[in-house]
Amino acid sequence: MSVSLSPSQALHLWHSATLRLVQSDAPDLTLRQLSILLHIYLVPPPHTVRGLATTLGVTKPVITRALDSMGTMGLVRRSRDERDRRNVIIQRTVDGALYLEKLGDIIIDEGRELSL
Amino acid sequence: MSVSLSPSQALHLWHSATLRLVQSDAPDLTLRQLSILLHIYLVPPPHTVRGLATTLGVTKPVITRALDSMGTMGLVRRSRDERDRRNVIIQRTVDGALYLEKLGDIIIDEGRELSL
DNA sequence: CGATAATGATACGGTAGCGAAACAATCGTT
DNA sequence: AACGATTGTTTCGCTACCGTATCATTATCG
Repeated sequence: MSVSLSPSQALHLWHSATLRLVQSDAPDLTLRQLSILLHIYLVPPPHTVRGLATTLGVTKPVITRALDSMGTMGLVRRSRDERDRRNVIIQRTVDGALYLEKLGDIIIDEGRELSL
Repeated sequence: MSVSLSPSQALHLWHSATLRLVQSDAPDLTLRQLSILLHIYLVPPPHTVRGLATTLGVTKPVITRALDSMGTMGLVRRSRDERDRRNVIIQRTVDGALYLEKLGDIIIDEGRELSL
C-alpha cells in the first residue's frame, strides 16, 4: 500500500474530489471549517478552542464561529470541561463521523480511478 | 506508482494538506474557488463561464464572482472569444500555475510522510 | 430587418465570514 | 477576599459570498 503520488496525480486527485464535493449537496464548508472538522476527528482528543486556534494559526473567534456553524449542522458538539470550567471541550457527533466517512469515500473513489 | 489509499489514509492526507493550506499565507480560497481553479488548469481549454457553471452544478454568478476574485489575485485571466463575442474565455496565468504548483507540493509532501 | 435565444455581468436583499477589541466567566495565587 | 491571568464568547464595522432576477451584448433564425 503505497501513497507516492506524482505532482500531477496529486492535483488531479484534489480536482476530482473537490469537484464531487462541490457538486454534492453536502453542507458547504469553508476550507478552514473542513480543516477544523478533520482535525477534531483525526487527532486524539481533547480539543479546545484555544488549541485549535494555535494549531491552525487563526484567531479564537474563527474557531468559535466555525463551531457555531458546524454545530448548527450537527457536525460537532460543545461541552464544558468540568475540571476547568473555562475550557470548552469539542466533541464528535454521529453526523460528523458520517460526513467525514462520505468524504473519505469520495477521495478513495476518485483515487481509484486515477491509478494508471 | 500506486494510488490506492485506505479511507483513513485519504482523510489523513486531506487533514495534513488542508492544515498546511490554512496555515500558509496563500490566498484564502473557497472550496468552490479552488475547484474552479483546479478545473481551469487541469482540464483542456477552452473554458467558459457557462461551461464551468454546468460542470460544477452552480449558477453563473458564482462563476463570475469567483473569476472576479481570482482575477484580482492574478490567478486567472479573462478574454473575449473573438469568434463568438458572447463568450468569455478563461485563461491561465503564471501566478495561477505557481499557486497550484505549491498546492501540489504540499499534497505530495504530506502524502510522502503518510507512507506506512 | 426584426424577433428570439444565448452568454456573461450586474443589482438586490440577505447571510456569513473576517480581524480587532472588549467582555464575562473561571481559575490561581496571594 | 482580591487581583491578575486565562479561556471562550460577543460586538463592531467591514468585506465577500449566496440565489434570484434583471440587464446588455451578441448571435441566430425567420
